[in-house]
Amino acid sequence: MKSSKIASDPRKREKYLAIIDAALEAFAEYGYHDCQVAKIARRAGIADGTIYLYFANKEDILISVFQEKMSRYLEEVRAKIAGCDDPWEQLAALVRFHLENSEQNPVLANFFQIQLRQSSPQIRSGISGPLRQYYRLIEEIITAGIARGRFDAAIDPKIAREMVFGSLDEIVSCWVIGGQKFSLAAQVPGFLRLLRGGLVTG
Amino acid sequence: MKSSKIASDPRKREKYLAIIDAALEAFAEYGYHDCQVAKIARRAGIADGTIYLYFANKEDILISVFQEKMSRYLEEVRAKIAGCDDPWEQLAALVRFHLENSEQNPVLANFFQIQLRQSSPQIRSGISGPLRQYYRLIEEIITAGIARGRFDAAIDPKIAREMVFGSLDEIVSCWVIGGQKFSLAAQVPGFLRLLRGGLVTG
Amino acid sequence: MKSSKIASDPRKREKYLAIIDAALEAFAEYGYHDCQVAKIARRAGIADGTIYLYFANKEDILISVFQEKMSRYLEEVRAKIAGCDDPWEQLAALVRFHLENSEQNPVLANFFQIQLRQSSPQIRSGISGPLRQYYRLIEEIITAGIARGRFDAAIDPKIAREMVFGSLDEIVSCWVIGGQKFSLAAQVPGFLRLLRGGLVTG
Amino acid sequence: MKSSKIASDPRKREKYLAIIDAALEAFAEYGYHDCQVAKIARRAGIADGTIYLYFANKEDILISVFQEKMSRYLEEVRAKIAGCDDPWEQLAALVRFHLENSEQNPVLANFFQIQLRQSSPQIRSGISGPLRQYYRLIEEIITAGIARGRFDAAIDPKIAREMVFGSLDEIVSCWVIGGQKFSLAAQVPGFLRLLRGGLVTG
DNA sequence: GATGAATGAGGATTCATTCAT
DNA sequence: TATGAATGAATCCTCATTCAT
Repeated sequence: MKSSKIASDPRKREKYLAIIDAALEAFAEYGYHDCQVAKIARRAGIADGTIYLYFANKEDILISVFQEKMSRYLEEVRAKIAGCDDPWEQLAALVRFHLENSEQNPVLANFFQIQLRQSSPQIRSGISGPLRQYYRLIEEIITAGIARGRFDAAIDPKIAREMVFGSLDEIVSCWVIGGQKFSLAAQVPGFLRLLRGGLVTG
Repeated sequence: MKSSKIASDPRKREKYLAIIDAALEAFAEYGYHDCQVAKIARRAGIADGTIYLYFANKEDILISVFQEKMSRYLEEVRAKIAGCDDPWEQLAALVRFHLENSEQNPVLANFFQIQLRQSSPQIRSGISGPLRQYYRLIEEIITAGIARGRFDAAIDPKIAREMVFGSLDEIVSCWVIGGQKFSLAAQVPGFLRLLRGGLVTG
Repeated sequence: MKSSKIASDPRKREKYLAIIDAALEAFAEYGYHDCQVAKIARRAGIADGTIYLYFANKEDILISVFQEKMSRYLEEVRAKIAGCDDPWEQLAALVRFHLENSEQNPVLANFFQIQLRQSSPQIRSGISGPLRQYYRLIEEIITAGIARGRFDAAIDPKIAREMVFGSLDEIVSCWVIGGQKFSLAAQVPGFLRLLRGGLVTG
Repeated sequence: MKSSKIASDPRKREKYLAIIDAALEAFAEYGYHDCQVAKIARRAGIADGTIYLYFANKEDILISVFQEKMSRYLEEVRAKIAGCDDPWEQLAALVRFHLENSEQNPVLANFFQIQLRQSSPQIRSGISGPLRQYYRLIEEIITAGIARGRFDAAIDPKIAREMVFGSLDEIVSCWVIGGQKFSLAAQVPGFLRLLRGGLVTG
């Protein structure tokens, strides 16, 4: 892996991250397929060829942006969760952070919701790793909640995770595609209530 | 709109649908960006140029496949729902049909989950119409449920719809990406239970 | 083989040959590596992309030029040889034709002597077939000459062929590289004398 | 000429030669056009940029390898020839050395036969000098042979030289391209016999 | 002198789309 | 209507070369 080697070299790390950030913005602005490598280079203030000292190819840039941002995101979510002991509180913190973070980083949200879904087999496999960690984190909270009797024992943790993540993803997607016209953070209580108690009365 | 005109001309309708079906399969097999128009033409048994008598361009094919399949899907969902009176039963029928239909049409599911998300602004706007109808259908059921006192009055119908659709979408996505290794229909009871009663005990 | 299929289709044959001839001239003028495919297309009066309806890639053009010209050349040599019965006369006819033909087609000679030697494994293997036929033709004449007692029985036909071909090749090379400043045809008697009787007196 | 200056500076000579040898091997292994300057540098154990302290550009490396190896080769041939007085013996010694040397240095033979023929006008003119010395040496032997009455007075020395060199070149080429599957030295007697007495009996 | 990170010009190839037949 | 040969714009990536350190 070219990028991972470079990512860990402290001297190159800075320029590597500059390219990552330039790419994030450029992908968000033009869309992956309409974003030439030259545009990323210009935005990063470097020559086209320099990109290829840090990334194997254009796909590698996309994947690296995701991995870099996702791993940072995972760290932050874990930090948020560490503050609570109760599984429900943890899940609520995760939901809150997911939506608030998207709202505060619309470019990143656009990237996650839109640009990333340019499924080529390569891209999908590069994405699956870090994403699975997020999946696992959610499932662990749910499993712990069941074990502690906080969550319904009849729940299938995988389906519950799909519901949590899928709902958050859809909420953010609608917000991004719709032009970010409402507050994401304001959706938190409504969604948590649904998640907690379900649809049906009584 | 070239395609809509043709779509309604009964004489051309047949070849139009043949291209739609060929495109659906070809997109599912190769992915939108790796599927040349020539491949669709070959699969439909016509010449490359003929495609352009029925569609404005490649994007128009993608959008038309979606619109065609989605409108048929909407008809079928509405028929399923019409059989029930109770909002919850209607929602359950919708969920059941969503997952069963995906399982029985993996090619279509692949198309909806993967190929469709090749977001260009054009594509997204072409998709939004029919998708919004599905959204509205779900929201109407929820609103009716609240009105009839079956669903919690404090629920925001839009968030609830995002949860329903987002969860279904994620469940199918995981199934498609994971290689369709488990039964989608079998997820129905687990998901309905969560939807109905929420996560938290008591 | 894309090119061979096209080469045998009578309708496409004409344009195929037009590209071959344009490429021959363009390679001779600029050299293989400094001759962009666009230059060949312009010289052939067609669009760049059209080239790729007739040839798999740039190398395929080079190889096809060689095969096309070499097979025509072989036909002509064989016709010349067919006029003589005596092996020595046949060899003399071959030598004469080799040099006269080069002199009358300097562009082709340049191609054979210079451009063709851009050895990549692909190119060399594409060349080896037709060239071997020429080799074989020369060896057959020599073998026949030995059998008929016209040539020294102690001669190794392969070495003799290498001498005949190598000498001709070198003579033409010097003529091409030196700027075609003398008459190739005029070299025929001198070379034939050497070939016939060797260097040493008595 | 940067390289010639350096080549004569005794302090730099060592690294200069190291690059020459690295380049010879690298060209032989990958071919001129598929051999990046970086590969030569790595093989020589130096940085890419250092190459350009010793050579003007990539072509200059190729030409310098040729000049360096050819001048050494010429010295050795001259030494071999110096041992004989008779022109025919001298020619025989030259032939023997040409083939034996190629056999013992297959990498060098590959370079001479294959890589060197990447004709750009620059390269060809850089090659012509040392090669002409070899040509002249052969022609001098032939002229001397004629003067002494050992060779046929009717012989054109230039054509004879072309025959000698062209034949040797072709023999080595076939050996290199064919995978060096037979002994080059074993070809010496057969070739000398042909050179001496010609093809035709009586 | 030596380094090697950075440069950026250069080009083969693809493929959506057109249009003469 | 249908064809499919022809088009040519568009772009990722390589790699010889430079130059600040």
